Amino acid sequence: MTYDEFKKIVSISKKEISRQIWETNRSAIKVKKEEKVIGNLIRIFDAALEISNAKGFQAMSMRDLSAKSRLSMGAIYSYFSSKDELLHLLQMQGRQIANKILVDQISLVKGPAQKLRIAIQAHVYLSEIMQPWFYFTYIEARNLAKDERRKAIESELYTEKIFIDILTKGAKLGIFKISDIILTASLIKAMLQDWYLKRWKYQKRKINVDDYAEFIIGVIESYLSRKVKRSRACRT
Amino acid sequence: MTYDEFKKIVSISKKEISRQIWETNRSAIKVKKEEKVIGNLIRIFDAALEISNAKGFQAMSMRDLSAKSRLSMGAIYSYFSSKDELLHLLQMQGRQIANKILVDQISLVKGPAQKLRIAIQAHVYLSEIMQPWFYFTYIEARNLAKDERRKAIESELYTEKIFIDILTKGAKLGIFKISDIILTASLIKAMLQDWYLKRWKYQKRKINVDDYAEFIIGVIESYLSRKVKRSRACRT
DNA sequence: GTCTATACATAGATAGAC
DNA sequence: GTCTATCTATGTATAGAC
Repeated sequence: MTYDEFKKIVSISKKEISRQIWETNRSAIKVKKEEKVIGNLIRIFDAALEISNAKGFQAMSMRDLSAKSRLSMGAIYSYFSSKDELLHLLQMQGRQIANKILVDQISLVKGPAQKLRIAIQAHVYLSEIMQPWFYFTYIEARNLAKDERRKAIESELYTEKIFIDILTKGAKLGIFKISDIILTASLIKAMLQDWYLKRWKYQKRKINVDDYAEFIIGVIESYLSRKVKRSRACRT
Repeated sequence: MTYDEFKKIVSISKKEISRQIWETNRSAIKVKKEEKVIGNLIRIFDAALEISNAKGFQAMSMRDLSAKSRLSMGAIYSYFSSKDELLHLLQMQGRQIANKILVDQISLVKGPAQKLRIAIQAHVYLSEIMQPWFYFTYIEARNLAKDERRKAIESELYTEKIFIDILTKGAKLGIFKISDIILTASLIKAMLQDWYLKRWKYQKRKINVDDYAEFIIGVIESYLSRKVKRSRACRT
């Protein structure tokens, strides 16, 4: 799958999930006309992400948001009951899309080697298209209330689990030479995250999305097929 | 060098730099007795890092800081002229210590292979001991004013440059098989950062500082000594 | 040097006009 | 559905007592 093909899939999922979120929260939203709601929600979300990613969600005032989204304070508060609820919705949206698309993509191919490649590629593509969401979710996670925070951590571990499962299967089949599955999965995550956390750096250096995905895959594959010099304790 | 030996070095540097910071800002600080100043500065810094890392610097009120440091608002403001100045000092301190110790350690050994090992190990050790500072510097970078922000970015690139230089030398000497130096350096940085950004994860899994350093070194070394399958364009 | 009390600005949220 | 005007809470910062 190329990057452009991938873009279309994400675009469709995005609308699906926007509508889903609206339906889940229909009771809380005072405005009733569907096209109004969806349109304004997107304006508010986009503005909120832009401001928050520049100076932090806490530092974004509702007046900032009002100005950037070109909706009055009153109008904004007819979609959310509080600033915290806006934070909650933003978090949810990113997480749902990311998890759904990732799982979908991996299920399309067979075998750990293929699945590993696709999982990495899909994640880089996804975080490129939805960079503001990914960045926001990562950075603002600790500002969440206790219960929300737990969900964010679960989500982090869930993505990692996808890689752990692929690596475990590959190790069992003897395809991957692997001494520490959890650390390896953890490393893959760290590399994937660097892509959306340091976008300024990669953009400046003109490294594109395919360069990066290929590089990660190369590093991981060379590690998984290395000559093993000595045995190390295997974590479970 | 073991982790415990390393701890002592950092401890000394920390005091050195605390004193240095005080001397640089002597004019701004109203309190004059040295032992008072150093002692209270440390109390304020520690409290500020603890609160900020839990809920963000923006969200930390000066009343929070006053309570945690057990100094009154008035007392705190006799050390800083504003909350922004406190942010500035915290940032500076972390950066200075990190850069100094890293450069010192690398200069102790000869040869790219050795230097690479030591640079990775020293960084993991350092960020373990000073985890709150590293976390804070990373997460709060974007809350800085324009000029300060530039310095933070320079510092990020400076650390990366250390690895770029080692890798470049190793490639020239034919010790490292490397197709993309900048991406490789970037990857090393990402792995090093994960250690202090996701401390909760590694602690829970009982992965200690030496496990992690060894793992990173293993991954990078296996990548640098891999069988090269095909040539790829080399960035400069 | 440090405290208490307080000034002043800005934040989130809402009521009621349109 | 959206806007303007405004309430109340909370934030940063400081003046003056001790």
